Formats: sequence, structure tokens, C-alpha cells
Amino acid sequence: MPITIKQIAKKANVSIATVSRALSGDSKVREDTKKLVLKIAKQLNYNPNILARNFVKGKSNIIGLVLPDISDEYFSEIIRSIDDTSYLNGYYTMVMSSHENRSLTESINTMMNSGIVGGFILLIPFINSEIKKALNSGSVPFVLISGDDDIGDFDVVTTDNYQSAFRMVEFLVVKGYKKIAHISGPPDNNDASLRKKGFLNACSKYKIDVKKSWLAKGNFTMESGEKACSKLLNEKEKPDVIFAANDMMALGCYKAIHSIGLKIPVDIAITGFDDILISEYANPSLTTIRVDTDRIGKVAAERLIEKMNGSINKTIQKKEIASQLVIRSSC
Amino acid sequence: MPITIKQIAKKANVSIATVSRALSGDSKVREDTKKLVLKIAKQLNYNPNILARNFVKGKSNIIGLVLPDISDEYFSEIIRSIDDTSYLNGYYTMVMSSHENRSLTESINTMMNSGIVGGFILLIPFINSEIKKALNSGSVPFVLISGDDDIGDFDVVTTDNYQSAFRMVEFLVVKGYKKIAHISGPPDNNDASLRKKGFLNACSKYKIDVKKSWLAKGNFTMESGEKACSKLLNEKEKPDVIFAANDMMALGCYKAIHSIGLKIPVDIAITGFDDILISEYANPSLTTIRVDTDRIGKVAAERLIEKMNGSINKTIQKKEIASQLVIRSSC
DNA sequence: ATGAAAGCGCTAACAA
DNA sequence: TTGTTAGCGCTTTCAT
Repeated sequence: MPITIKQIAKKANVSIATVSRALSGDSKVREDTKKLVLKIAKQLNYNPNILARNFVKGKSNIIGLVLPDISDEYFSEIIRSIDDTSYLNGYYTMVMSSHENRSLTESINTMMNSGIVGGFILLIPFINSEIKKALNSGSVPFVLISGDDDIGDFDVVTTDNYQSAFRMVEFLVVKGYKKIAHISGPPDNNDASLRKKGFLNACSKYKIDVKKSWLAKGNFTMESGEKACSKLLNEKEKPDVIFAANDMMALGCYKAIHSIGLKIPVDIAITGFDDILISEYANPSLTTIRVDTDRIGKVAAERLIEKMNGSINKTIQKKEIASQLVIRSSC
Repeated sequence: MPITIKQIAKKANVSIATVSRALSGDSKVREDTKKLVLKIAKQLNYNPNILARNFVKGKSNIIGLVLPDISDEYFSEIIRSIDDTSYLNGYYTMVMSSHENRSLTESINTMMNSGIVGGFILLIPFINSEIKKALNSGSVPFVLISGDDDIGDFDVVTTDNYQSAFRMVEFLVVKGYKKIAHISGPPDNNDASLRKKGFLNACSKYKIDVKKSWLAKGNFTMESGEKACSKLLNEKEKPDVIFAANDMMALGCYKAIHSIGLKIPVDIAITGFDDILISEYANPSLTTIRVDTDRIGKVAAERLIEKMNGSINKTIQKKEIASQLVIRSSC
């Protein structure tokens, strides 16, 4: 049986209200009363019942985190970052993976209506009207982490997909590349489409002629990158560099290229996006864009906590976290 | 304001007790009363207040998950697996990362005493007396996921590190390798030391002479693998295969080997342990041991839920999840 | 089969 | 400064 304030009250010869006040440090409690209560609490190894506290306060200090139906190191880092920030602010983190059994809307619904979380963060690679409807249905505050901030009137933290892809092309142009191919990600993925857009607009700006056959399609997996690359290598006019929309696909390109005995970057260059752990150690090491996942999680959590505290301005905030070009040996 | 059973009761002209019963499906409630309540609940879009329910029941249906101070894809998969299993059994999952700010014992203490979770799973690469003490201090059920099951009287789910390492050596012996080196992981890591033990005992059994200089030390990072490999390559008598205690270090070996122009596996062969995502796509693809993280999470969560239900035998259970040798092109 | 009422641990409004 | 008390939403006895 856990210790309750009742037992502390008894032992200290005060009321539970006084104990509650002393413990919360808040109100006007006489210094020595406070000291006594704290001493007894410590000696009894008292821990407040968080559930009871949340319950009576009518709000929860648990932050929900809705994950999409994939798992990679990216999420692992975001989870850690969010949990760190939550912890430092006195909150807990509850994860909820969406998958075949539990749809995204079900997760949102639970977050909104079960009273279990006081706010939540949604990692969301794409959005549709059903999801929007679910998000608009409740009063629990939330923040989205998404590839695109143009997804309605929601607080959202994004990475600068468009800008970074644009800069990558600029870098390639400066390097002297003229024939630039792109392997895009899933069509319904916001990160993917913004990266593609950045690529296309930069090419257009720098008068890079992008052949239609150089716009290959992938789905962010290594296999899809390998396949797309093989196709590109079979074109009568080959590109001299391939900009893959993520590192996984870029590494798939490595495989396709090495399998036919070509060398990176002399025969063909490769660049990626994300800077996953392995990219630094690939052979050759991959030039890519480092997404600041740590900061993304932190900013999202801090914004959510602001909203949960209700302290600050309620206007929608779109925060874009800058990524960084990481130049290595693959181009 | 969320809907409560009170409002349903009013609308249905019954007491809140009846609503509660009808909703929980449990007791003897007249069929039509039940139907009516359910209908109104649905029409009002009622969701039970989980916090209140946990609170009144005096136990939580939230499962805590304590993560160590590292993040990699392995944890991402385990989190997902545990959350899946929790969900299917009507539980929620709360994560708690340990790190510089929040010690492991603090996490355990919170799990034990805050009433916020009804049980927890501890991902724990090593154990010490302080942790043991914390684990023995409370009455909240828990399950460990650890590399070694010989860590006291706790329920623990492990992977078969020893067996698998042993089998890997057997495989290498059958392949004809005679000079086998090993790069071990952190000395205080249970997975690492069991893998090393399996390696050593298998070598002993098959009369493989293991030179002392072939027992290199790493710390599971790619860099440490690279460094250890370089050292091995500088020995006057080089091994003809290196068995790294994890894939990351094995891939570090790739780097060291490629950097001096040698080829895998003709000049020297490599094997790893873990089968991380990238290993299949490394060049050459890495022969390794696939750890069944999905199953580890599932088994741990199921065992914990058993304990939380208090339904079954209380005797300590040690469950070892079998890993699988994955033969590819690196040896 | 249903209702009335107690109570889970805590906070907060109100009294003193 | 401290105590008394109501009540958060729900489950669960105990009556009826």
C-alpha cells in the first residue's frame, strides 16, 4: 500500500489540506509546519498519486505521442527528445503507435476523449480530411510534426524540406553537375513532395534541364531506391548525379551502382536526405541533409506544453527547423 | 466538457450504477436497458475517463517502458511491439527514457510509487546492486528485457546471445575458417559478454586457437569497430575472419578493410550480430544473427500483462527468444 | 435488475 | 495559517 497524504497528516498532526499545501509548496504554510510535513513525507517515502492528482485537477500531465505505422531511428530520436523535454517540465510521455489494428483516427479520438493525456503530439507524414475532422473534434491541445506546414490551421513543427532540397541542388550545380536525377518518395508523403518541389524549382532556377525519365519514383525504402537507380542507369543518357529524397534510397542506389561495377562518385554521384546513422559510414560516405530531429522533438514538446499551460498566445504557430547540408564523399 | 456517465444516466432515466454496469457489459442488466444505454452513449459520443477509472480501481492500465540512455532502431521496434501488444490487451504504453537528467533508479522509483503505471518493462543492458534494490523496493509488477537472464530473481526476457554466438562460430568452422578474431562490446553489457563467452567456448570446443591479440575490444559503435579492425589488420598474423559482437562494429570493420584496399570476404571475412536494417544492404551484405525484437517485445508485454492480471503463476519466468543465423555474402 | 451511497487520493473553495 | 468539506468520474458494495 502506497503512502497517502492522510497518513502523513496523521503523523504530523495536521489536516490533509495542510499536507497538500506543504507538499505543493504553494500557499502560506508556516515554515516549521512545512518542514515537519516534508520531513515525514520523506521518511515515509511518500510519492504523490499522479493519477489522483490529474483526476482531481481535471487535466493530465501526460503528453501523448502518436506515431505513424513505421519504425526507424528517426522516431527513436524524436521519442527521446520529446520525453526529455516532457520530463524537464514535469510531464510524462505516452506513446501510441498507429497500425493495422489501431487507426490514426482512433488514436486521435482516444487522445481527445479519454482524459488520459493533457495534450498530444502527432507525427504525421500526411494528412487527409478524416484526420482533420478528428483533430477539429476535441478540445485537447496538440501539435503536429509534419513535413509540410500547409495542412490547415494547426500548430505544426516542420523541417525545411523545400529549402534544403533547393540548397542541395545549388550545391550540385556549383560542383559542376549538369545532369541531375531525382528519386522521389511516396506521393502522399509531405516531406517527399516538398523535397521534390525544391529539387524541381532549383533546377528550373539554374537552368538545369531535367529529363522526364530522370524523375524516378521510390517509396523511401532501400529496395525502391535500388530499383529506381537501376532504371536510371539503363537510360541511354545517364545522369551524372542522383539526388535521392532520403538516405535509405540513396543507399539503395549504392547497391545498384556497385552491383554493375561502377564507382561512386567517379562514374555517378549520389546524394541523400536525412543523415541517418549509417550514412556517415557508407562507402563512400554519403553527402546528405541532416535533419535536426532532436530539435524538432524539443520544439514540438515545448510548444505543446505552452499550450497546455494556457499561458501564452493561442495563435497558430508554424515552426520550421533548419536542416544542414553535410558534405561527404559521394559527390 | 467530455460526456460522463451522469449525463447518460439522466438521458436514459436510470442510475449511474446501471450505466456503469451496462457499459462494462458485466453484470445482469436487462437487455433493453443495456441497449438503451449503449445507444445513448454512442449518440453522445461517450468515452470513459481512463484516469478516473484507473483511479477508482486502484490500479492503472498503463504500462511503463523504461528505456536506457541510447536510441537506435532496436528500441524503436521494441517500443512498437510492446505498444501493439499493450493495445490489443487494452493497455496503454508510457515511455520513460533514462539519461543524464533522469537516472534509471529515479525512473524505477516513479514507476513503483506514483501509481501512474500498473506495471512496467525495463530495457536494461546491465544491472547493479542499486538497480536491484530499487526493483525490490516496490510491489508494482515488472519484466526485464536484458541480455542476460542471470541477474537475480526477476522475470526476464532475453535473446539467446550465448547460443547464437556459439552457432556462429560453428558455422565459421564448417566454412573452413581457422583463424577467428572477435571484437567484443562494452564490458558491462550483458549481451556483449555472453556473445564473447559463446565465441570463446565454441572456439574451445572446436579446437580453434584464439590468439590473445585476436580478442579485440569495442563498445558497439561503428567507430570502435573500425579501430579494433585496423588493429587486427596490423597484426603480424592476421585472422581470416572477424566476428564482431554487433553489426555496427562489423560495419566499422568494413570501413577499415575497404580503406586499405582489401576485399570482403576474399581477403578477410566479417560477421556481425543483430541484423540491423542496413546489414542486408551493406556491400557485401553482412552475415549476422537476427534478433527477433518484435517477439521480445511481445513476449515481455504479454508476460507483464499476465502478472498485472494476477491470474497466473507467480513463479519467476526466464524466457529466451531464439535468434536466427542469417547467411549472406560477407563470409 | 436496479438504485443509493460510499469511497478511491487529492485539490480547492470556504470557514475559522 | 490551518481545518473542514465538497467533489472530480467511476466502480462497487449493499439494499431493494
